[in-house]
Amino acid sequence: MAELVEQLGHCACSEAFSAGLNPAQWAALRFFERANRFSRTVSAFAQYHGTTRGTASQTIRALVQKGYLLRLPTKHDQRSFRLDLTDKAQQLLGSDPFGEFVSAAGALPAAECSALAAGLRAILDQVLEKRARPRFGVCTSCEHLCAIDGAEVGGCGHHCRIQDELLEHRELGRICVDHCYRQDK
Amino acid sequence: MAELVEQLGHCACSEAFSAGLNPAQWAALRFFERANRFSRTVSAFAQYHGTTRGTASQTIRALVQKGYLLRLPTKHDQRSFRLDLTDKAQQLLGSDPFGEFVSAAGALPAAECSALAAGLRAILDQVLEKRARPRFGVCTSCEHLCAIDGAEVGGCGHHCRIQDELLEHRELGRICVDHCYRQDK
DNA sequence: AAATCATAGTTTCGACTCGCTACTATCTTG
DNA sequence: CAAGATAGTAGCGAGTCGAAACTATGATTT
Repeated sequence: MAELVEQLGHCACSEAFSAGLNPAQWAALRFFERANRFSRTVSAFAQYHGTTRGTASQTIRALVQKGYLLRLPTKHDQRSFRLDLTDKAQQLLGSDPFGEFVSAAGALPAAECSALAAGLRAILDQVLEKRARPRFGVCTSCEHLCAIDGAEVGGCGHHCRIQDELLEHRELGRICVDHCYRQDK
Repeated sequence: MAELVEQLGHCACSEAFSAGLNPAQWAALRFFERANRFSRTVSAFAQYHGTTRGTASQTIRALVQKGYLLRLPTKHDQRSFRLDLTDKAQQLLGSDPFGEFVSAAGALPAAECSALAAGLRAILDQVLEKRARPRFGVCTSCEHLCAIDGAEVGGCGHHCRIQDELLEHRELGRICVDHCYRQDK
């Protein structure tokens, strides 16, 4: 069992050098694909990936130079930058070497496949917790999310209390550094 | 899904530095724990781990120096050495940092757990095949294994046609470089 | 408002890992 | 016996990572 996880991980890592990117760089691209706009920063990625800001900075600099990330200044904080995927990066993610894993999983019967995903998720959560690393959940389950039904936003919308900003509907499925599970689950 | 495998693998890797060993060294210890006596060599580990003999040699040298592996000369081939785990290594493997994964998996309902293992195995096999890397099966399913029922071995026994050696019963579950699936499955 | 502390990000440096190439010694084959 | 294959090692260079030091900006305290 430990064997399996290790070998898979090793495989994943070693073949991740395609397209001239190293494993850390791939991880970063995947992170920025899934992170909401408040979490697309050097520091957030460092936290997510369990590394230092220095290392994360190097990784991201390489991606910016290669044209996969755009470095945009932030309004509220002059120290910080938001990193957005370029079209080139979106395209590259289409041929993510991890596609192999996904398609291999897809070949399984649907029931097995979902059992697999659930099992992996459970293990990962437990391990991350033991190591005191954050889980980075999505807005939908977040304590700081606040539904607004009033007409003042032209219908109904969502609001993040931490960032004090409105969220579009499609943003709710993105992961966030500040995620915190709601009490009512 | 790709996410999950990657993060798990990364976790596994990054925390594998415990006890002063790096990830490759842990992988080697786990390999030598499971490999049969014909496969406990530098070259076999290199194949298994998908690396070069040079790199594997360094990894193993470190383990020998640290007293986790014994380097024993081989009878038949003077160029080669067999590498056996020391008691110290056996003990260390007892507290393998991957134990976390195993125990996390164990916390799942039994059905989910076996589904998980089966799914992982299926994916791993598929990926290994696509990369033209050997699967390293165990003797039980191997084409080269030959059961001997005659009295000449004092009851019944097993014989490996490739190595032309007798195998003890408990050796049959070990992995082997030369493994090749039997036709009748 | 000034001083102090915290935070975002970068830079530099050293340790380490890995794969490649070249090499020696031994085995195998013709 | 010669030629080629194979087991393992040695050394080099590229590249990665983390720690520490540093700059600039924001937040807090007094």
